[in-house]
Amino acid sequence: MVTTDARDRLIASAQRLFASQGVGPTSPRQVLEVSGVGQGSLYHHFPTKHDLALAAVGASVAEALAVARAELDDDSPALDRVVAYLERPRDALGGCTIGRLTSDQAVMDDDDLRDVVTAYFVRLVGSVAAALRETGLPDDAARDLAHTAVAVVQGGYVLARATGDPGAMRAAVRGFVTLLGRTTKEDA
Amino acid sequence: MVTTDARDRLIASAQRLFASQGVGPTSPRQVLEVSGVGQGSLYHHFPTKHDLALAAVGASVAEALAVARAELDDDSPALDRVVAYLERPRDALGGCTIGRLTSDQAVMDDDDLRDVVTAYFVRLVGSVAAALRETGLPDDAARDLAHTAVAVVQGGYVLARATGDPGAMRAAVRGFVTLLGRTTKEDA
DNA sequence: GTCTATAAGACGATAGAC
DNA sequence: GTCTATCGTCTTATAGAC
Repeated sequence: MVTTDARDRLIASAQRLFASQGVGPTSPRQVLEVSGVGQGSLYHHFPTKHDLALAAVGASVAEALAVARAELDDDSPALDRVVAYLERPRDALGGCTIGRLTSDQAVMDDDDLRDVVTAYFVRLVGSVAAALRETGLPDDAARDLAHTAVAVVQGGYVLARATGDPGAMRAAVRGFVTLLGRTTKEDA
Repeated sequence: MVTTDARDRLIASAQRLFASQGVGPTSPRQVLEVSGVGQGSLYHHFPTKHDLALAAVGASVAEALAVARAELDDDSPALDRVVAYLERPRDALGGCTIGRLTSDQAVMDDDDLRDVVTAYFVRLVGSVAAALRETGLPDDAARDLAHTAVAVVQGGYVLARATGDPGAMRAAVRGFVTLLGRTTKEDA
C-alpha cells in the first residue's frame, strides 16, 4: 500500500480509542477528530457506528489472535509455550483490548460484535488446550486447565486495573505457573 | 426502618442498573424511571451523578465483601474455605458486579469510585491470602496464590460472558482447584 | 470521496412552583 | 421533599454542495 487512506486511518483511530475507553463511550465524532478526516468521509466509509465498530474490533481481534498463536503454535516444548503465553509482558493497567469488550454493553448488545469476541476466546482457549494435550494431559483436564490459564490472564488484568498495580497480574501468573510446574514435574 | 424512602429506592435502582449495564451507560433519567421517583427528588438527594454512583457502588461493594468474608473467615479448614469461595455458584453470564467496574471508564476516571473498587479487591485478596497462610504456605506463595484464585474467578466471568457459556467459568475453577488439591495433598 | 451544516433526540444538571 | 419544565451540550446520523 502506497497511501494510508481515510478508511485505514479511521479504523486505526477507532482501535486506539476503543482500547483506551471502550466502544460504547467512543463517539464517531471523536474518531473523526483523532483521525483527521471529515464528517462526511466517516459516514461514507461506515454508514453507522456499528459498521465502524465491526471493522475496528475485527482488526483488533485478528491482531491479538495472531500474537497468541505465534507463541502457542511454534515448535518449542508444549509446556514452555503455555508458560510463554502466560508470562508475556502485558499492558496490565490498560486492560485486555478484547477482554474488556465483554463488559462493554455496546458490544454485548450487538450480535455481530459479540460473535467476534466469542470467536477470539474460543480459539484462544482451543490453542492453549491443544498445547496442554501435547504434554500428555487427558482431554478433559487439558480443556479445564486451558480455561484456567486464560482466566488467570484475564483476571490478572482485572486485578491490576482494580489495584492500580501491574504487579498484581504478575503475582496471579506466578502463582499459577508455580502450581503448573510442580504438577508437571511430578508427572514426569 | 419503617419505610423504603426515595433515597433507598434510588440507590437500589442504581445498583441494579449499574450491575446490568455499567455506571457510564446508566443515565440519572433511567434511575428515576426505574425507581419511580421524580426528577427533582433525585437531584435533591444526589446533586450529581457522581454522588449517586458513589452511594450505589459503595453499597454493592459492602454487600459483596460481606458475602466473601462469610465464606473466607469461618472456622472450617482453611483450604476448604478457599475452595468454597472458588466454587460458590455465581451469575457467570451477568459478570462480577464489582469486577466489571474496572473496565467502566466512568468509574476509573473518578478517583472516589476507583478507590472503592481498589479497596474491595485489596481486602478480598487479603482474606484469601490469610486463609492460604493458615494451610502452612509461606507468605510469598500465599500472596501469589491468593492473586491467582481471585484472578481465576474474575477471568472466569470474562470467559463465561465472552463465550455465552456459564460452564466456561466452572471449567476455569475446576482446573485451578484440581491443581490446588494435588499440591496440598503432596505437602501433607 | 470529501466537505460543511444541521437535524432529532438523549445527556447531565438547574429553576422554581407546590 | 417532591414535582414539572427547561437549559446547554453532546450524541448518532443525514443533506446536499463541491
